[in-house]
Amino acid sequence: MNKKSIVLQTTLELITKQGIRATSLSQIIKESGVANGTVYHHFKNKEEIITELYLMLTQDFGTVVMRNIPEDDVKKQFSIMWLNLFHYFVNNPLAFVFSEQIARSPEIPQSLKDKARQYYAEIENYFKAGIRKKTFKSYNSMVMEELFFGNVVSIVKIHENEKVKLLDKHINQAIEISWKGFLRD
Amino acid sequence: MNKKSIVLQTTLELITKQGIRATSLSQIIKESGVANGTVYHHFKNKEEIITELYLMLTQDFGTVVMRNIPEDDVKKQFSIMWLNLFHYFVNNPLAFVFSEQIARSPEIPQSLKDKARQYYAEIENYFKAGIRKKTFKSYNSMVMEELFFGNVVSIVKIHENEKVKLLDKHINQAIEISWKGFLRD
Amino acid sequence: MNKKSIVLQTTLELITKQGIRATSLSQIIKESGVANGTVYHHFKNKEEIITELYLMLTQDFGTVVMRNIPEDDVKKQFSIMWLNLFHYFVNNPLAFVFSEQIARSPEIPQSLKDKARQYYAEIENYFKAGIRKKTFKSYNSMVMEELFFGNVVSIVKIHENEKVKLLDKHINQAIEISWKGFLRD
Amino acid sequence: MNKKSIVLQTTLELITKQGIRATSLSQIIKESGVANGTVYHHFKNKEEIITELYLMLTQDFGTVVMRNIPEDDVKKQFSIMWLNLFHYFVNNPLAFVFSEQIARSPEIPQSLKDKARQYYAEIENYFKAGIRKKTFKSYNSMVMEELFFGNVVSIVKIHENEKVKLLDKHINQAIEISWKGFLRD
DNA sequence: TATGAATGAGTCTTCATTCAT
DNA sequence: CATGAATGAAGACTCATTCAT
Repeated sequence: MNKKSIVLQTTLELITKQGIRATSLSQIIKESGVANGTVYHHFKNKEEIITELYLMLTQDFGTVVMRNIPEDDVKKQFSIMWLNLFHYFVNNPLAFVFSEQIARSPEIPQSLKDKARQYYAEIENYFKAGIRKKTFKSYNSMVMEELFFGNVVSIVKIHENEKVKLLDKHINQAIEISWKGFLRD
Repeated sequence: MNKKSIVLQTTLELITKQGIRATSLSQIIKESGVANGTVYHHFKNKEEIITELYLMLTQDFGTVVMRNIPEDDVKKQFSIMWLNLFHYFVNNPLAFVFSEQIARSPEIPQSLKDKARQYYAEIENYFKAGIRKKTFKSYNSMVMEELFFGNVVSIVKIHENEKVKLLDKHINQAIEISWKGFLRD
Repeated sequence: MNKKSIVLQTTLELITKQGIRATSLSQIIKESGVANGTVYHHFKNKEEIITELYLMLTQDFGTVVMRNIPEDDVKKQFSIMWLNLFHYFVNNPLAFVFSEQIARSPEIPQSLKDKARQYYAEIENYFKAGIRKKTFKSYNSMVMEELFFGNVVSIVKIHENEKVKLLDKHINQAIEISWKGFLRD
Repeated sequence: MNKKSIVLQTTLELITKQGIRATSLSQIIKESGVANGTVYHHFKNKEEIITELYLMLTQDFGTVVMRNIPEDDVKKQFSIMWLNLFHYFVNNPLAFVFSEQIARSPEIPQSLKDKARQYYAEIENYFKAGIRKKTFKSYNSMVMEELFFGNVVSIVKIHENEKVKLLDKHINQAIEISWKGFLRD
């Protein structure tokens, strides 16, 4: 593993633990065992480390969410999408932190935010198709998308809270609640 | 308005704009036009400013969410709670920022977080009562609460996004989706 | 003497010895025995230290050069102006360094350069009057001014060169050469 | 053009624009498109680049100033020397910058400065001969030399000042002033 | 109650240079 | 000849905090 990867990996871990702003370069340097100048040899900026990390993480995002979606069954599709997203966030805490901070943090340039946004397109298509098939009531698709997304996020937050033990049945309840909200009747 | 209030107000605005970590004391001092030492005369340290601010905001929280809740009609209660929370966040962006950042920020001591948590108690009671009345299916109350809360947050985020125009009909759709998810059948 | 003055004085000495770019803030801090933050309490910038210093020095400039100029005798006026400028530079090495570096260095903002330029106005007036009185040949006044100035600078440079002993007779020769160049015949 | 020449040329341009101290190796590397290590392959260190550059430039100096000097006419010799020097500086801004910065820059080792100094020998000889021929008054030759040099420099500075349009007649006036100063009567 | 001078640890970044390939 | 990874000291500047007035 080359120094650049080490820096990225270390930064990933630190940000996951502490958030973006709380993670200083000196910390990254100390933790990664890499020299000061080496970091700047590979990255123009502190921002560039984060940007690169962000790109690495969001690259997966698009494919991961739509993985293993079955052909016809809208309900099954829903469950799997939901769980894909849930597991993605659970396994990629930084991606989760990022996705939570995106809206507000000026650290992430707008261009990147827009790029992330495009991954939602497939989720949007799913809901539009569901409306056409009369499975879902014809709600505004942005609202549906955002609520779907928010539901997953809510449960991930419970999962993250160390004091609470999130069980599979809770997850299934959440999926059920989420699903019922969108239905036609 | 005395100096202390000026400092609090300025901090409120800065944090709303930039987040907690991005807001430095020097910025607060510069922006508020108050002297260096004056801030430390009124507050022990930076954390105390934030803590005090947080207490001010969460104090409202409890009462605001349960304001104007009608007696019997569970559905009407739901709508009003939902809108109370929505408007509270829209009108108190800092409260919103806080509630979003609370989970992760080490800046907010756990004791305070717990205190905020207790305001949820009434929401929890509402859901438990709904289950008893057989209006809601008997889901885990923490899950219900968190999803309810998350739904409001999702819509506030849309509202905050400058590029999107959130209409009343969108809000009503969101409430409907939110409500349907919890129902018994 | 307060810390601010100490910083200014120290910077003055260091720049005189080493030039602007060679003088680092850490050096100023070390040499002046003042804390890092203290410098930044009094000055916004490294640049601001230099600017302030520059203003202090050039303030004298205007009055010094025209000091003790006798009424009518154009030749005597010339000698005294010449010597005033010479001694000013010899006694204010930083002013000399500055006046030499002004033309090129981007460290000095244009606004300051312009301000310094206005002090030349009196020298310009002197030459114009000399032309009117038919003492001087009617050369372009900017050329006269610049050559006059340059002559003084040349001799100051000899004076500064540690290996050479500049005698009064050399100075007088220089004044004579300088004077003769401008004469009518 | 080989890499070494590219580095020298780039450095030349950067120093001309910004001065010696303001020009960093990283800038040279970035600007010249040459690799980090390549620079150190050709030069021992940063100082060596500057030294080599300096030698290239001053090599010309000696021959250029004395080019096309006619045999007997002392006045014509003066004009041509003056203009040779003027045009040399105008066409070699770096040589000009160097000659201005030499006195103070610790970047240029004394040995080199001395070497440059020897080119002045011919100018010195010219003035000494002029004194012997009773054309010039018997001033100290170092003073004469320095004033002659300084006069050219003053006019080059006017020429460099973007805000002023230097005309041929100004140059001729300057030569005349310069010449008259040294004359016997 | 209010001020602002003073502090020094810590921030990000640039620098000239070395070394293995 | 040429490359670029790696280094750590040094650069300017920001930060939260203390203290005397």
